[in-house]
Amino acid sequence: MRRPTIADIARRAGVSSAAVSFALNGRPGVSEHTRQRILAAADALGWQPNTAARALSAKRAGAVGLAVARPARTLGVEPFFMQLISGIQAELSERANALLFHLVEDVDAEIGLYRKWWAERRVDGVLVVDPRTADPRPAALRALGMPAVLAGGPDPAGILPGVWIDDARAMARIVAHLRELGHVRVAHVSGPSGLLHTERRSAALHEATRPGATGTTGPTTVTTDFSDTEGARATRSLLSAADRPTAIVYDNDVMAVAGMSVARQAGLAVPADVSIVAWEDSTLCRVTHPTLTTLSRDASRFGATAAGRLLALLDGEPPADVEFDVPELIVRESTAPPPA
Amino acid sequence: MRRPTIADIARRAGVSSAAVSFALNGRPGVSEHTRQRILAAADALGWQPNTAARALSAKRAGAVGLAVARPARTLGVEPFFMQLISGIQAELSERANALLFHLVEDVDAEIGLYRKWWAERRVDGVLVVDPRTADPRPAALRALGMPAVLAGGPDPAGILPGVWIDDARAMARIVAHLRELGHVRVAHVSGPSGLLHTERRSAALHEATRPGATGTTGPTTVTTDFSDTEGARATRSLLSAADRPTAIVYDNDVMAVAGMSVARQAGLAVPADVSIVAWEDSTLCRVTHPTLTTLSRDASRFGATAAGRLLALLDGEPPADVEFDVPELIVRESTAPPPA
DNA sequence: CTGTTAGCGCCTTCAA
DNA sequence: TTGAAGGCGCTAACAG
Repeated sequence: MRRPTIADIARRAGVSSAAVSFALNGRPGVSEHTRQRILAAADALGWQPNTAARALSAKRAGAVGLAVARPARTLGVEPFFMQLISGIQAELSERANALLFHLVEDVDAEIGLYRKWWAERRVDGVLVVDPRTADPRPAALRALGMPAVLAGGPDPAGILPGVWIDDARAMARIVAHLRELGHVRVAHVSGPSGLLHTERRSAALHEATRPGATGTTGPTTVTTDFSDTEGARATRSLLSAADRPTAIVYDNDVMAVAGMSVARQAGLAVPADVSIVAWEDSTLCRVTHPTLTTLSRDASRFGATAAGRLLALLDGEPPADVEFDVPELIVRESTAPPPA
Repeated sequence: MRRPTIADIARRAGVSSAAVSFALNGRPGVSEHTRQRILAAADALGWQPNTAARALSAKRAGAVGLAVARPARTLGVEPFFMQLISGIQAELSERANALLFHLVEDVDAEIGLYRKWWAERRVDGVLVVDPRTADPRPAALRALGMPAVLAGGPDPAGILPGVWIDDARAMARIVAHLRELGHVRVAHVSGPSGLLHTERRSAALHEATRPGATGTTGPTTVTTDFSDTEGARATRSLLSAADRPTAIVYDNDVMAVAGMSVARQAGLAVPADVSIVAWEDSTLCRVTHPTLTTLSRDASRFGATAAGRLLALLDGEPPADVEFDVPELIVRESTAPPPA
């Protein structure tokens, strides 16, 4: 049997197809009585809208895109993205929108994909993640006229509306915890220097620990590519310095674990000799010994909010930024007072 | 400026829109000369097909779906899925297809989503992962008449075509390695009993190590939910038994890491007292001490093949199963001869 | 308040 | 080989 169409419903209910369309979309133009009759007919036939037809007519794909330019390896090892996606989907599903997800090589490929998606009208807009310094994406999206929301920070270019977590205050919270314990020399093993959130964290650490002001010495930031290998290398160089830090803050969990191994190999105990903090709570942080003190963000809610902002934008609402509360610091076993 | 349409190209090239359609789709009906002229015009205008219009007309969405019923937490911690997706996308992109990705609560929700996707004609078919015992999905998909490929095993119901890796022979390979080292008592910390690939592994281990036949004693399999917590619990119970195993095979990396911690806490050295093998190579397996001996699969190629089979199915090719080669065993530091 | 009508952009018959 | 015409299923203008 053929899939029922609006024309079928119209025939069954004895009205025009336009009336059916109105009734189905809950808009004025039909009396309550006929609306009920139409809905009953649609229900009896098991009608479902054909997205292609709706998209063609309404000039709206009913889908949004998410392209991610990170190596699959890095992505898979972090729970952040999956939870982000989970949150995005919860929000999208509620409004009958689908998510097109795509892994890309780099930002250029990402822009190329946006161009393609937009030209084909595959999506109505996109969620942009991992904002960078000198990020070409906002300008490219504006040039395309493609609706977008930046998830992960305010747009420095002021083009795209953003949704973000306050990294600066999160870092301040970590520093406060370490200072309470008595730490003076705090180091930071960060992600690539091109990523905005990483830059913000470094800047915040430098601000919070500037010499004199707070009783801590100026910190050292070592940048990495987020991998365990570079996390280990960075830790090795930090710990072998003359004035080695008594606490190290890592920009993700994998590097924190790798760093902890390096410390142990170097004959240092965690947290007795060196304290460790990971930025991102995950299973990984709880299976290690000692368990890791981490910063915990609600990635799911973050994703839902970003998706919600994008849908609002598509509905014609004015662009607006949303800043989240400062994430929680989960204190576990990897932080303790520094050695005397 | 308006997005160019076929009518625009036709006007520019001075031909009919039908001629343009023929030229663009590389089918007979236009002379080579006009075809070139048309292609040049399309190029000059930067024309791209509108997917909604094409989908409506061709009755084909140009998209396939992937719904995953695993907790986000479990997903995110394993690199397998991201690489799988990466492979799927590479194959789909090549043929101008998009991927709709969706996380669902359970198999029932998954079937509900298939029903919805199919009713809306959102996708042309789906990739089904994590086949289970008494899996309701193949029958549900057949009832819907929805094209699908099962990624992760042959369909026991014989309904869906499948793409899979030979778990039985992979397990045999692990057992061979352990036997060479001299292990006699091998235990298995598996995933949930409902998952087919987990069942296959357990069965293979039991087969390979049945008493007498191979010089090993009958193995013990403990099922878990894949989490680190249950992996730890299972390890604790295995190691505290009177006849404790000298080697343990884990169904993923997280549990192997958790198990290693438990062994250490129990005063056992890895691999001196107990050897450990993880099923899945990931960063996690290389940052631990000792590094983990793992089974390595090519998830990306696996995904690409599955996607390729689905597209072939959509093109009307007959369903066909594809079995992969046995995955490689990467021997690292966590396996050694058992204690004397 | 209702129903008719004409597209949305593409593909594909049919005649010419 | 080409052009005209119609339909895919839905929505949004119109008139009635």
